[in-house]
Amino acid sequence: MSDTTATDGRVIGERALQTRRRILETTAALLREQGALDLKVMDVAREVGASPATFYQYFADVEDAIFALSVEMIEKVAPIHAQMAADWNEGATGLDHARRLVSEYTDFWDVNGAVLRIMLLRADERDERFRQIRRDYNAPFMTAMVAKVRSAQDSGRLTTALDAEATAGAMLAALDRLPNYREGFEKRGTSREAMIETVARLLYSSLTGAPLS
Amino acid sequence: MSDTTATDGRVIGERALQTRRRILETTAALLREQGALDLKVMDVAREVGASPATFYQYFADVEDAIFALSVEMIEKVAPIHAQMAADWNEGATGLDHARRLVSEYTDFWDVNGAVLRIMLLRADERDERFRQIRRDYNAPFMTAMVAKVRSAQDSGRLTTALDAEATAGAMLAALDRLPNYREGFEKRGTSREAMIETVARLLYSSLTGAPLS
DNA sequence: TCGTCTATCTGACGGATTGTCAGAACTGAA
DNA sequence: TTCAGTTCTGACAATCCGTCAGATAGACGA
Repeated sequence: MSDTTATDGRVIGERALQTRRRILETTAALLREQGALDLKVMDVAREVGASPATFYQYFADVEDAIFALSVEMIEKVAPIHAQMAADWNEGATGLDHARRLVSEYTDFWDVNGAVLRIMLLRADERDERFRQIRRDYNAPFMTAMVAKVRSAQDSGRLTTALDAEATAGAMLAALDRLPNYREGFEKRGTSREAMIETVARLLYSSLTGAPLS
Repeated sequence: MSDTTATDGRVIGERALQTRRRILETTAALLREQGALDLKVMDVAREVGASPATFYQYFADVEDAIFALSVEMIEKVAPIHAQMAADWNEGATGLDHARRLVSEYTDFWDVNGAVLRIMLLRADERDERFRQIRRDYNAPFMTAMVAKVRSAQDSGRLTTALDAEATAGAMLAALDRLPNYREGFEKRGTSREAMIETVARLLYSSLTGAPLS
């Protein structure tokens, strides 16, 4: 059922699986180097050292390959989800837990940003299949954060004027966009650590109602 | 100096200016409809009813046209900057001012999101000229917010453990990404108003140190 | 009105990319 | 080695890219 298939639908074997993987890794590498807007099937095929026809055997176009890479992001991010769930379920969420989450997620962005950016872009551009992936990718973060907000609201530590989903979304937005600003920050004297500390505190405050003063 | 030029550098006249404008509007429209990844020069030329050669007379490629649209975003967003500056300079920043800012900026995203997304994408992908535009586009927001944070920190209402730039950046991140999640939010019962209220409160709290409880 | 000058636009071209076959090359099993 | 199934590719038509030289349109003076 979850077997990997070629574009004609047939299940593929070991050799083909390796070819497919080489195509994916090359796509990811070129995406990092030159961005998505002028990434051609030809570029990938040349770099892989295969005929363009080979590419089309596994993917409909470059976007389709990026889609496959996006699907893989869900598994790749799972350890961060797991860590977060483990931390947050053992009782009170501490600032240290927030720091660890922000730090690990920032590292994740540094490695996988090129793919994540296109996943978010295509979802933002209303492509339904990318939206589905974005949902699956975000869901564990959102669920955990929404629960934290609701819990803080129930115990009166956080105002109910905040919408739980929107609050979680805003924090996710910060986590997803700030790594992209890091270079600019560093040029102006804000270190990676300072950024992580700041986001961690904003996150902690928004989810628990702890004051920022 | 600031005259609009063709790709060969010559300053263009009235008729050409109209053609250039039609190309830009068409590019923006197609960008909204079908996204950026498979937007061809041919598509734009066909829609405009002109030869592809006419397109190349004004822009090097589709990305170059989107760049020109991005440059225009700076002027287009200026009224929001102005409103913000006017509100925030008359003394204490109120929650109402934050609400207005978030509301207007969300509307701005609803209209110009297609272009803004590519501007941010290309800047995130390290394209220097888009980075310059992103800086110019963000600078007034950042400057104003950073000043608010510093002021709140100086008067002891906000912890100095927050980095001012990173705090402002995090809020800008929320403003820039949340409009993209609105459809999903609405499907799950979070209205536009609830989203705006939430972001406004998070913004207000982060910039002034006011508690969220 | 007419011709002339200049700005603007385009047909047409060589070259590159896309996407699709039929068949070649490879692989493992017998 | 042969064979059957799998994987890969050369070659092709269609499309797109990017660039000219030359066609067209508009302004202006006679």
